[in-house]
Amino acid sequence: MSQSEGVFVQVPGSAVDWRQAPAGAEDVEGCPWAGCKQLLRKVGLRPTRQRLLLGWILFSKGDRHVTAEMLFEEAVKAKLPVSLATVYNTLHQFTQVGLLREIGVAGPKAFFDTNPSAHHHFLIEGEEALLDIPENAEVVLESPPTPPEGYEIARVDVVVRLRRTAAPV
Amino acid sequence: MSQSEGVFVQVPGSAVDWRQAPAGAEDVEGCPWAGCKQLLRKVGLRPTRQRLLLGWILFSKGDRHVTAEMLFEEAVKAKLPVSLATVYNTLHQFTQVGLLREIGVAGPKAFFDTNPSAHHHFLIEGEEALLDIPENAEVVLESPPTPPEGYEIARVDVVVRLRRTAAPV
DNA sequence: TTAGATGCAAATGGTTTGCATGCGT
DNA sequence: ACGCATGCAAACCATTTGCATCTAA
Repeated sequence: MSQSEGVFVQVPGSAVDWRQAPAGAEDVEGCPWAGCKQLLRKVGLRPTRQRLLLGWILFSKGDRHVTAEMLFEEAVKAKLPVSLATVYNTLHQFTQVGLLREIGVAGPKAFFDTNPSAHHHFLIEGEEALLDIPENAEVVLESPPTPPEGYEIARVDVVVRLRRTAAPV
Repeated sequence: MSQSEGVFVQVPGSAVDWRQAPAGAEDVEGCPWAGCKQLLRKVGLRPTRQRLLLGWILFSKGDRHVTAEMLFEEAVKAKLPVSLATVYNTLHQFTQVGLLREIGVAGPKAFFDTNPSAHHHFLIEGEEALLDIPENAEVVLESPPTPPEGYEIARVDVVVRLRRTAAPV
């Protein structure tokens, strides 16, 4: 379990940092394919072509917040033969195994965050854009509220909605 | 701005507490219809039969979190001739004028909160149920994060996701 | 070879819209 | 009477599903 403390992606206990590819892994265009393959195996997903490339698109560019459609378009641009349905499937599968985190806040479309660790978001009102709230400005709950009987806190989501300042000068 | 510290509903500056009906208002089945009528006028909405009754359903039972469908069903039960489309319209109109607050967190369905003041929610995972986090257990952000240049904080939404405790004993 | 993954298209479910009719002012 | 509000149904959009085909193990 001793993974090198992440460069920018830190995954929670259960999940795996996909960059921990063995030293000799063959990288394709700067992407540790082998690591991805291995990662998928580790989480019990067969490393198929589309999962491999979708994983690459998702995780090779730092933290991102994508919708199914955004990912689909990128995959198409990347010449990957993939269907929208598969993108949805893959996103949910990745989420189930902890590689992604679903953010259910920005309107009708579901956003997926490539950083599955606990952190919060800015939401730009009007545009449907999400920004990570930087860790160093971390939001801390002063007094976690007591959950009702029989329930426990699974997770706390904080969304700071932003609007453009009235007079940008 | 000095409103009596709320019993349970506190409305923010811009909005109006619909219970501030004049003393002599004729109440219909315990509901200050006249107050509702007047409230609707105040916010620039014509007090039509459906808006009146929908408002009554929404606001006469304390704080609630409703979906369009829930409200529609109640309206039907209440023998109000109303269409689902009108329920949607009305919900959005009420939201625009600050009588309601939309909560965009519980899956694909939109929830509307009859308490438009700043407060946060428990979300029961699995069921699509929302609970207010009681004021006295208020969640406070320790260090409100600095928004990026050109933006200001419009609102902070906190959702505490709950799951059933593993062993309820 | 065989279970699992994918592609396509059709189905679904929530929400919105267009237009003719109704109702509040 | 005028104009916004409503009702209905069709349109829309994001997402899911069923099934035949394909592919990784």
